[in-house]
Parts: sequence; structure tokens; C-alpha cells
Amino acid sequence: MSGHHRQVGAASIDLFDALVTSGLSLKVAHAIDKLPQRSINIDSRRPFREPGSGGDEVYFVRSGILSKYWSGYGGRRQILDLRFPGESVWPDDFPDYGLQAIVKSEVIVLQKSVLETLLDEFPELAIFCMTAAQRFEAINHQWLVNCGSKGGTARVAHLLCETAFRSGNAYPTSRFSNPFTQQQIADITGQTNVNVNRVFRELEREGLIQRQGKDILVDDWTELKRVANFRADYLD
Amino acid sequence: MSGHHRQVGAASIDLFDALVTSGLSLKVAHAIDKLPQRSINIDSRRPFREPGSGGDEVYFVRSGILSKYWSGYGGRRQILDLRFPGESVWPDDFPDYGLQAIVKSEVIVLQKSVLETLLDEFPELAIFCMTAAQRFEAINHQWLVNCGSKGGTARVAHLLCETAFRSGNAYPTSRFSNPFTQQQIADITGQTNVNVNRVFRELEREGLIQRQGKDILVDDWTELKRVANFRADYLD
DNA sequence: CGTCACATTGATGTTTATCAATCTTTGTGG
DNA sequence: CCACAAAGATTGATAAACATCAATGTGACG
Repeated sequence: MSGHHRQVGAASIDLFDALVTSGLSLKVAHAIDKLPQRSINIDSRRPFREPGSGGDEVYFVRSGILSKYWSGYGGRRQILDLRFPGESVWPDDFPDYGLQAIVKSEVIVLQKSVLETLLDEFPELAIFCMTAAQRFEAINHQWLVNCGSKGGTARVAHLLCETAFRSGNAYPTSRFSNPFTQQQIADITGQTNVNVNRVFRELEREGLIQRQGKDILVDDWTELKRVANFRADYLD
Repeated sequence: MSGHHRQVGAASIDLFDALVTSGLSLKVAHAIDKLPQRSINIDSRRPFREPGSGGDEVYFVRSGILSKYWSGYGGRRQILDLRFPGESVWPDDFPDYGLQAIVKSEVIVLQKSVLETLLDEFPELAIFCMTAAQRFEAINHQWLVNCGSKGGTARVAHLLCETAFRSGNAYPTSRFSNPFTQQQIADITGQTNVNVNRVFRELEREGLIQRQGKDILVDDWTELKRVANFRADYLD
């Protein structure tokens, strides 16, 4: 095999499997899986939907990470949301954000209008979608708490916890890959890249994490979660 | 009449009317209106649902303002969401926030489980609920942008704009009532009450607003919106 | 008319942004 | 494989924004 460039854990998620795992019945998952769909590959850091362009498209992440971002007046950016493999982006009526891949990603595109026709047939789907929306709402709330009422260290620590819990399929291990640049972490946590760098140094100095290239090693998750004030409940 | 204590504009919103105004068909709005419901009055600043207590209850705000709040370890609070008259709170499966009224409020309580039975009959209702959820998601995004990438002045100005646009039925007038204490504005915008006070003084010194008791006067909405970087689109 | 919550102000310290330079890693074409 | 370019990471010096602490002013209300 010539796959020495393939990332560990970057296996693509199957749409049908993900829907069932998330609690949808086999019947409805199958109905969705049969809908017309196309698969696209998105390069890292390239915006593929500009702010303002609406759209009828639902994006399902097979691999990689997508982000919603907002660009203000003075060059300052804010990343609003992340989507890990198995998660989806539902289009807004008035999207004031753009979409961009954090890392090279593989995405399935469905038509929202087509998907909505299934609601007539399967009321279960409506509850499924609303439950998903609530989960993302809970994540949004945590981010707001982060930016609104925590110091820089806790914010970065929280993002690391969330990343480990959302990207892995199982309980986070002592080693995981940090997919973000420091600038992106700054855009997520509402800081500057310079300060993020100093926070990392501080986290490492305190022994909360170790860094090996893009990998983060965590000996004591309990302690890191305490510093981050992180509780995983909201990700359920 | 002995109503000299009644606030101007505090007239209660009718559930049926609000649903129809928001785009629901007469038929579905009527079906919801017929569901068993009870009306409660909630005093200002008293939490009426603690964090962690789940619940099957949907709250529709007839008058006043509700808030979702989160209390951290170190006394620091964050207000996560607001609900103005005509808007609703949908219960989360794992609510990590509490509910509290900003001002004395009148609320209609419905059972989520009962409401969900209507989804079988009216798929239209599912889309209606998801549209509402997306509107609140857009508001959440704006709050995150506020706390993550704007200075104190812009944050407060943005909250004032949003309040004027969400609380009035029509386009904001030159005078509106600020329902918040400075501590609450601090809890919303991720600052301290002391700094909020200074921001108000600064906004007034720059001629962007005038204060008369709880009332705010705005001569030039365009200018205030510019300072706040506020666009009303996301509230549609 | 006293109490209580809220608002206001000043003095001071901490955190974080900003500016600027250098080092390191990664990717690319020859 | 190496040279080079480009992006990212790191560090230091300085300034701005904001938190904290503490005191006083003010309006509402029983």
C-alpha cells in the first residue's frame, strides 16, 4: 500500500451509518440515503460558500472538518461553528456566514427542499432534525460562555476538550491530533494568534498538555477538563 | 382606570396571533391554540427553572422578557439567550442553563410531548419550528461575534439595536425602553457592570444615545447601527 | 425616612492586543 | 534531493482595554 500520507483516523463516515448511529430508524435512514446526492472534496482553508449566498444545500461531513465563519469590518474573523465527521450543515434562510474547510474534507451534498419532502412521510425525521439543532445550540452556548466569561487559557483548553470529544468516535485517548492552526484557534476563541501561542506554552508549562507536532498529549483529562470547565454532557 | 403602573407597550401577545404572524397556517395555529395550556406570571429576576432540571415544557412569552443563563464556578454569569414577546423557549434534553425573567413576564406553558404529536398531522409545523430554531441560531452567532471580536462599546450598542428591533413590533422608534440593569447587560455582553456603565457614558458623550431614566433616545439609528456593526437581516 | 438595589466614579492591576522580528515547518519546482 | 518560498509558530517590547477593589451617589418603595 502506498498510503503513508493517509491520516490516521481519517476514514470516511458513511451517511447511512451515521444517521442510524444518531438515532434515526433504519427506514428513514434508508430513505435519505436513496436521495440524489453528490460527493465533493474541499481543500483546506478555501471558502466554498461565500457569506450571503443562500442555498438549498445540506452538507454532510464524511471526513475532515467544516466551519462557519464570519468576517467583520476590520479584518477580524470569527469562527461560529464546527462540523466534524458525521455532522451536517443545514442552510439558513439568510446566511450571514461563509463556509470553509479547516482541513481537507469530503462532503456529501443533499438538497434541502428534497429532504423536506420526506417530512410529510416521516414525522420522526422532524424530531431528529430538531434534536440535532438543539445539540448545536448547546455547543453554541458553550462557546458563548467561553468567549464571554473565561480567560484565554480556559478557552483554548475547552476547545481542545471539545475537539477530542467530537472528533474521536469513542472516549478521548491520551493522544489526539490538533487539526487547527493557532490563527484558527484564535478565530474560534476570540483572541489573537499571538496570545493563543502563549496560552499553549502556558498549558504545556503547567503539564496539562504536551505537544508533538500537530499531536496533543493529555495525561490527565480530569485536570484539563477542570481547567476548561468542560462537561461533556452537552455533546450527547 | 387604575393602570398608571402599566408599562407602555407591555400589552400581552396572543398565542394564536403570534403563530399566524410568524407564518404558520390558520389551521395549525388553531390546533396549537386548542392544546391544554396554562398561563403563569413570573417575577423579575427570579429563576423559575434551575439548570439541570430537564422538562417537557415549552414556554411562550406573552409579555416581558425571558432569559437563559449559565452560572459558572467563580460567580461569573453569562446570559445565553433572550426571548421577547411572541417568542418561545423549547426545552433541551440536557439543559445546562437556567431560566429567569428579565422583567415581570407572562408566560404560556405547553407540553412539548403533546406539541410533538401534532407533527404527525402537520408536517408544516416541523418546518416552522426549524425556521424558528435557525433564527435563534443566527442570533446566537451574532452574540458570539459580539463577545469574540468586538470591543465593549460595539457590544453594548449591538444589544441596544437588537433590543429595539426585537421588542418593538415595528421599526424602532427614536425612543425605547431599556429593560436591562447594567449588571444584566454585563452578563449578556461578557463584561463587568462597571465597564458597562463607562460604555454608556461614552455612548452618550459621543451623542449616539441619550438616557432618560430607563429610556434610551436614539437620534441617528444609522450611526448607532454602524458603531454596533448591526444588520437587522438575521432577525427576519 | 431608612433600606436596598442599582448606578456612578476613581485608583490600580491584570489580561490581552498590537507591532515587529526571528525561527521552524511544510510544500514546491528544478 | 536540494533550494527556495510561503505559511505558521515563537518571542519580546509596548500600549490599550478591561477587571478589580472600594467608595459614594441616587432613585424606588415599604
